[in-house]
Amino acid sequence: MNRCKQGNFESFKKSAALSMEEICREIYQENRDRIRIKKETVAVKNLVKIFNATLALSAKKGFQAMSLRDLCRETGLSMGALYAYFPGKEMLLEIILLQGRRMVKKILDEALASENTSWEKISAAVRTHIYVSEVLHEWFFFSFMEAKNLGKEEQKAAIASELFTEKIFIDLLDAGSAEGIFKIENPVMTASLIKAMLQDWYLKRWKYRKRGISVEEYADFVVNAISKIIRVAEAV
Amino acid sequence: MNRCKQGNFESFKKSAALSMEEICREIYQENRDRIRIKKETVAVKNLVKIFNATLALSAKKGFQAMSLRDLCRETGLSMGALYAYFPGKEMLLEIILLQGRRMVKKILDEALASENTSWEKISAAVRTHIYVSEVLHEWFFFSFMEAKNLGKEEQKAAIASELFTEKIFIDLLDAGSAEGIFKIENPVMTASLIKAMLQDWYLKRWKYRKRGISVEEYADFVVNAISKIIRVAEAV
DNA sequence: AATAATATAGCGAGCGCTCGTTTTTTTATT
DNA sequence: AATAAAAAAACGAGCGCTCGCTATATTATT
Repeated sequence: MNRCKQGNFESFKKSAALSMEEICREIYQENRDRIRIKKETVAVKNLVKIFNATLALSAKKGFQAMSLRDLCRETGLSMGALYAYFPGKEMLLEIILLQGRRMVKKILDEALASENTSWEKISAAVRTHIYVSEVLHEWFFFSFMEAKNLGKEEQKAAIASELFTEKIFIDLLDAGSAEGIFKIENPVMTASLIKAMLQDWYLKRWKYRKRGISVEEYADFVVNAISKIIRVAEAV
Repeated sequence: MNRCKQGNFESFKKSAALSMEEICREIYQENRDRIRIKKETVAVKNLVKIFNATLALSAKKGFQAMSLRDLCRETGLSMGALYAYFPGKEMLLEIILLQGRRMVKKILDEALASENTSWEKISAAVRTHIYVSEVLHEWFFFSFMEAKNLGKEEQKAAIASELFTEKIFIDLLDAGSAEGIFKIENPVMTASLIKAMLQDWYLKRWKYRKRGISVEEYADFVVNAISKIIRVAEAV
């Protein structure tokens, strides 16, 4: 196991550019025409408030059940002010989902690029996915729960995103299998199983929290379980 | 693997008393004082309609977003008629969740009672859970998705139910470990992992459907994966 | 057997309220 | 004074829910 090389959670958190402010600045610059606020400092400050409040409220009661008046209360902004930042409730949802998907994809791609063997890549992908879902746990939970309430196009994008991540694992399992490093009966099913384990970390967060299991312990356990299932011949 | 002994999906479906009518009759008899319909045949017939429609509509848009007018349209009943069967939207939710939890518990208990060794019991619990979640997939999906929107008491009941199922696996893993049949590092984490795999069947149903994976194939795969993780010494 | 009387089930307009959204007015900044 | 930003007020639609009423089925009376 090359745990040290791939880094722990703390070093991951610092290296990944995941601050809400940076994300919001990006969103603001891409939607300057639509957003009615001219000054970037003001706009970004309030966008951060809006997105954080949306994620927090949605985690409690769901996006649909969250009213824009709830959002006013939580952000300290008025109805009119909110509508200067986004054109409607549904669009707010879409903006949040799109931006999250982009970030996750970018981080996963980067993590894989710096690894060599198939097993190192699988291990890195698992760790990175669990770590990023820890940092952005509100978004991950939100994204999963709201998926079924989206419009047709948005739903397609969500499914594509799910399958994209899975495809990464399928390809790596196939590659390692061809190299004779793994012994796998069914790469597609194995990849599904891996995804299920990754998801449990943000779907059952309350459980792991209560038991005092850290994100690193969980990642270790999952990587170890996968190594048993695919009978990886470890070269350390 | 004792697949034959534990029976396939079809035989499970017939043996388990899972028809919506039976469930509704039970609910009716328990709530005779509250339900304003006197004749059992009429009441049960409409309760079936109401529960099926609720599960179907909730699967599409979520229980919160489902309006009682949607439910009127789907059941063919009027608003007034609906309120003769349940005292309010929230109570409808609670009745459905409670009844489902009871049924799952009963079926799991029965399935375990007829097995002997720890490994047979684990295998039976896994298969039974996957099979019952296939028959009642709408309920399982519903139950998972609505869990966070419940009142305090109902949320406690949902958590207790989740932990109850997990405890079954923890105990079986501990027992098999003590007998020297399994080699497990962490029974609690292993049980969590098993639960995650069980859940994937009803949370990602669309995926497995599209790939033509049957419920029996999935159960086989999961049982096999578990056997690898806990290094079970199979005695067949 | 026919009719009257009653019990049961179902209907749907309308209540008070909150929703997402728009328009108007006020406040802050330059 | 001019303009940007936010607050305040208002709108129509749709919500869960209630209630006066009708339609149907059952029982009692002749």
